[in-house]
Amino acid sequence: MSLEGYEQLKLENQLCFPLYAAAKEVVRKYKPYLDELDLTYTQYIAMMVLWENESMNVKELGSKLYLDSGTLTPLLKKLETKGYISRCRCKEDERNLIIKITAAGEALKEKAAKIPQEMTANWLNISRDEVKNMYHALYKLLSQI
Amino acid sequence: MSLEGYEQLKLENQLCFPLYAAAKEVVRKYKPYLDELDLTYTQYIAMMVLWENESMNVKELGSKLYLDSGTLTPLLKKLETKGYISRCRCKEDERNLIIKITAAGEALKEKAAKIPQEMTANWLNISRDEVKNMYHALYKLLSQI
DNA sequence: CATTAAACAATTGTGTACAATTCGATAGTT
DNA sequence: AACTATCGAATTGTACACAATTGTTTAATG
Repeated sequence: MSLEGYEQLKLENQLCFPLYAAAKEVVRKYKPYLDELDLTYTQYIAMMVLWENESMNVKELGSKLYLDSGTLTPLLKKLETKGYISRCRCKEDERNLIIKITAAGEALKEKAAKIPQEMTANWLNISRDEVKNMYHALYKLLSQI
Repeated sequence: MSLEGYEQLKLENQLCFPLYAAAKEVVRKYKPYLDELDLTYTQYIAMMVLWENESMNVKELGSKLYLDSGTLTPLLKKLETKGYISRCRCKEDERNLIIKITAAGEALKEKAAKIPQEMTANWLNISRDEVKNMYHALYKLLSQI
């Protein structure tokens, strides 16, 4: 794998590019399913975290999603407009914005539950082992960044 | 791996999320190196393709990068402003916009050549096999989309 | 030859991403 | 109590990403 000259500069010799491209294409695959829920992919993963946590602030949510307030503030306002979450300042510490799921947001969970199955059915040609290996490699990579 | 109830809906049980997050974080890792070349990551991968192809149109470039004209048109105008590429309509078929690397763009290749090595040095804790496996799995995934 | 269809880049509009800054609130220090 | 540092969210500015549309050019068809 020690490539000479400009070989390493070729797109096909870098790990980053297929990572970047595959992530985008997989997100795109989600779109038709998410359209039915009136969610974008980023809104969807935010809802996923909120379905698991009754209440959290922007910082906590951001650390789970690897996103900052610059991305989350407008996104959460949209989710609030759609009626899926509530946003209000923490009484004890006004610096914190507490995000809670609403009844409508909770109801969405049932419809969303079908998506993972429908998505995995899309790449049946990839073995369970490959998925598992990729999963672990990606988290290892993430932990080192 | 057949998860019951809402287990599949959890962030940590989906392949897509670490893929999405790792791609973003790796791109972010490139930033300090790319700043020295006055390039963003997307501009960088576009230049990589152009370093390998003397001349191509927007469609061809887009198919290599998995990007469309909506993304590429403004990006290529910026690269033109920076002086790294030239854009002009094809004489034979005015529908095509031909993109060519300039002398300044070609000169950039030498500086860019150092980046892949510097980047791979950033995750030495990931084995060559893991990188290779991930690489093949990602391309397999891409080919099925 | 005129008309229609197809190809291609550009444009428009929406929604992220993220660096950097700002602003209000709290904690820590003298 | 006054001052300072820190924290957390919001804001600002730049740059993608992509769906959908537009407009020009070429190809195809009657």
